[in-house]
Amino acid sequence: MYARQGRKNMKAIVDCNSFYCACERLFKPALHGKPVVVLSNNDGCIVSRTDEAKALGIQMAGPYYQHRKEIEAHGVAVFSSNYHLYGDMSWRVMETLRRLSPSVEVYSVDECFLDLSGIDPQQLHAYALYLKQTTEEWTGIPVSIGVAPTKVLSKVANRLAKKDKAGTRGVMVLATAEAQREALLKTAVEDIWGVGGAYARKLRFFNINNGWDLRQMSEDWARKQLGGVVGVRLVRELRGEPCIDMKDPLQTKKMIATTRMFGKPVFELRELKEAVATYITRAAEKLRRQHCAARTLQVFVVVNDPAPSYEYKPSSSSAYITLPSATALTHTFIEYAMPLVEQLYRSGIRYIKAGVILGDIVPGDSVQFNLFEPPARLQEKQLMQVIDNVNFSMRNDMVKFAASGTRRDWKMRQELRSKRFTTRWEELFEVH
DNA sequence: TCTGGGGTCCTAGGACCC
DNA sequence: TCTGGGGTCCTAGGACCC
Repeated sequence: MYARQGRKNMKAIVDCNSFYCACERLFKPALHGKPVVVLSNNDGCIVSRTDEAKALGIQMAGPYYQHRKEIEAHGVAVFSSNYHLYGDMSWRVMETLRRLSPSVEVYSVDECFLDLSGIDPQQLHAYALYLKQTTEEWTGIPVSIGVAPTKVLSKVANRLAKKDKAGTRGVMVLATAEAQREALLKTAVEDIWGVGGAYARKLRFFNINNGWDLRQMSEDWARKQLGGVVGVRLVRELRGEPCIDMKDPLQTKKMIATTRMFGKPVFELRELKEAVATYITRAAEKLRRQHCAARTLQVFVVVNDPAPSYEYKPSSSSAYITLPSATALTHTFIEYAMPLVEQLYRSGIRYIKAGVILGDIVPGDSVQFNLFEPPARLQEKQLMQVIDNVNFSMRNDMVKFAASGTRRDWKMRQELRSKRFTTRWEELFEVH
């Protein structure tokens, strides 16, 4: 249907609109057209909001408690994060796009890049619209699409498409130099992918205010002011020279982390150890799901000094260890981690968060059996597999290690979570 | 008085992303 | 009272080696 011609670099970014909110709305159709927000873990910040919530002036990433009044006054629907649901819906969206388009790079839970090089430039717009409509029909999740010669420019296009859904029908193609210029003039410097708070302040100081201004800067200047090669790539991408390639979808992760704020501050070593053991359990599960093993283990704790002002000024300290060999066994990680926790712990300190990071990750299928491995090792791997199966099919934590505790007073709050409609039989969506 | 040069590996920390 | 979690990439600087 859509001719491929070779040459001509073109990339698209497909981005789900207000993704977490869209997932929640899918199972509560009455919320269509209504303001909705989704909160981060611990019900701390607002991490997703619909256009209607945005129109009420509710800020992205704003602390929930600061907006609580307006939220209640306007009857905004509020949800805690439900990662089971979002993860599964994300998979459906990506799978749909993989069927429609070659070379999909999943960039985050709600975004992916597509390589559209070779599609007839005349047909790019129609093709993007087709992708959008099909994705929405098959999954129920609305998306916006930006198309341009580079990733940075496609993000610029996507943002403009999303801002003016009525005018663009959610799709914008920046194929010509003129279209790119117009789009960059309309894009403030802090809205460019790769420009965060620190760089934005610096750029504004130099009177570089929009994307077009930044595009005019020399590579030497960018190298000096914007973090070396990162800045050079950014300026080149703005000019339409691709520098950020499509990533190999088979690449394994370089680190796996599990970190959490506590539901309430922790003072006891026992509690700290339980929390760390629990996070290790999660992280090791993620590791095994990717059929990998890790050789370094890092533990960190975060304290917030209460006196005198309760100002939010966290400071962290960490300890790490390199294991004799890469592993994916939960109890091995726990064994090495506990002394690290003891080493970090100081009594009388108010801990607000902890985390573990597994690094030096290598492929190492924990399910496949190696002839040369000692039988005890084999049994441990089988044990992991059994535990994973039980926990996946029954309930997380159905089987757990004693080190992760049973009281768990430190567990995070999640008071407003919806059901895991698509991944748990007991929580299936019901039609009455 | 006057202290090489270049490479690699490691870690900490900063900046960014969603 | 109350501010998330999980990643990536890059640079600087120290240790070590020849």
